[in-house]
Amino acid sequence: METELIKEANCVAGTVKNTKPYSACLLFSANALARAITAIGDEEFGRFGLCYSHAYLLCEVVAQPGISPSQLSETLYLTPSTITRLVEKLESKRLVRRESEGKKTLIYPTSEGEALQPIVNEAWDRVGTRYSQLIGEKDVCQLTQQVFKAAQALGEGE
Amino acid sequence: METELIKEANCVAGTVKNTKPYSACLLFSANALARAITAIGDEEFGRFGLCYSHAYLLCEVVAQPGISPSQLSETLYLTPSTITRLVEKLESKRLVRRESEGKKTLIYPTSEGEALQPIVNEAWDRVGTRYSQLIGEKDVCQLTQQVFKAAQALGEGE
DNA sequence: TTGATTCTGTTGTATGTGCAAACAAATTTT
DNA sequence: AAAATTTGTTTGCACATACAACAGAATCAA
Repeated sequence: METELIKEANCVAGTVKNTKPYSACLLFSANALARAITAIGDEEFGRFGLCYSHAYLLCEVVAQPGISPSQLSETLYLTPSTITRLVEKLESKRLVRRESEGKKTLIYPTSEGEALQPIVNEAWDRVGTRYSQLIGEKDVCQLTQQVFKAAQALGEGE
Repeated sequence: METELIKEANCVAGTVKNTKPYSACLLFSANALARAITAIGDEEFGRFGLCYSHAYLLCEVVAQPGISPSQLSETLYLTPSTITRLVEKLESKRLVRRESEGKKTLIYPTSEGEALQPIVNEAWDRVGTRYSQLIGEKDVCQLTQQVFKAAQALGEGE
């Protein structure tokens, strides 16, 4: 349809007026996708009291005991202050512990944290399965790759 | 590289162990993208004290005076309660006003709100230009379309 | 050695968002 | 007509996230 094409054209130019171009704006679409998929993630990880970013952080700490907040910040694409808050939460659940060494902080998993990891991985499976089914398995990998590439490009460009 | 391919394979299966598969997980990538692009949006819209969702909402109200929260909720893919909060904020800035009619609520732009619209559109342009340049103009439209399609699929599948 | 700068991590504060519950109005059922 | 249900909107609360400011440690300069 021609009107569709016009909307698409506007998506880059951005001179959308009354044409409801939200779906053609990446700022809008990316946030909508993030909310929708986070809902799935939080539902699965929420079964054992975590949200998706806690789960990621825990996995990373288990994989690399003694990792620093700044490393986590880079890996997870999250602000240092956010990392502090997430670690605090995981600490209050006795899943990780912090050790201060000079100005550095080392984060280690507790035995409970390590024990939880397989369960986290199962939830991860379920999340992946669910969104793959809904989106279509064929498209997911490509989409993920492109989305990540875009996120990286935006992150570096600032 | 073979290791890369293995990671990709894991992205669907989700059985990632210590292979740092964050970039291969849509839950992770989508959120990273959303944060990065929202940072751009909020920077531009923040010049006049709005965040990106306020800007969207304002545009929609200007385009359709008397629109209801539930309609906005559907259009913007946001929860009714979130709409209420956004409208409250815009009301406190005297950009929209609410009228109660039975159980329904009608939202109208104020003259200030209408006057702001061109400025909002300019900011919109700048946002689009900025992320298009960083991501690559060619890829943006396709990416946006796919991201939106995925968001829709997830939204309906619940 | 001492002073300045830089790096790392943590807080105070603010904000967008959602869930669950409440509430009010409208509609349907009996 | 009265009761029950459904619909539209708003609140109470919680939470992830970020920015700005700060504090402590390390490094560098004089």
